[in-house]
Amino acid sequence: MKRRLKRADYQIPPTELAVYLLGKVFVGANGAFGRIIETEAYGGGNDPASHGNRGPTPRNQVMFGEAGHLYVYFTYGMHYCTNVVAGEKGECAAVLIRALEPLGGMEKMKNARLKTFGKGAIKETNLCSGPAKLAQALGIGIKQNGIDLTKPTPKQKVHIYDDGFIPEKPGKFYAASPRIGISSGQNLLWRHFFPENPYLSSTSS
DNA sequence: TAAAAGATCCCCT
DNA sequence: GGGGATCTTTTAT
Repeated sequence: MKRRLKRADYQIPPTELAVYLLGKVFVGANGAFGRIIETEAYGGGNDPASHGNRGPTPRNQVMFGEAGHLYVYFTYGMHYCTNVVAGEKGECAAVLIRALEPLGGMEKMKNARLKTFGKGAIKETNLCSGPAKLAQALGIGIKQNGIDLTKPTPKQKVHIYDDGFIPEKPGKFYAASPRIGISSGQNLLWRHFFPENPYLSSTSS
């Protein structure tokens, strides 16, 4: 059974949404999809590492909007990162999708990755094992910034659904750690992931 | 107007 | 383990 996540599912604090999204299935703009195995929470209060920490700007305005929308930003001159807006309207909160376990559309993922990088980029464990990798593999770019995940259409396929996946160890099925790649807020254990999963982002341990 | 940093990735040693 | 690629956004002058 498949259930597409609805608005209310997203209207919770980012730290809760980061855990809730683990195990759910993320469908990309090109139809490829994978299971969410690694997330990070941002904002939702005083978070020095959040893009919205110093108030709204043209880039981060989506983070202040309605939950259930996609926040995509460009970074390091060549990469996109994919976030899901959380919390209440007016609040700045989002969850970064850091890694997926590929489930379908593997050929599409490989083709997308092959375009800009070499052969080494299309190993199955290299397809979605990082925020910029999965964005590229699933066709997520700046055009997807601000789209509504609760209302996919034939043109906008991006959404998240629950396929009834049950973690192996209910109650203690995920681990928490400091977030990766940030220069402040390292004290917060806001990264959540399935431990010992071979598809985790490579910068994780 | 300028400068710095960046929620990253890949390849080489 | 280390450095280069590459360029937008933000903040400071």
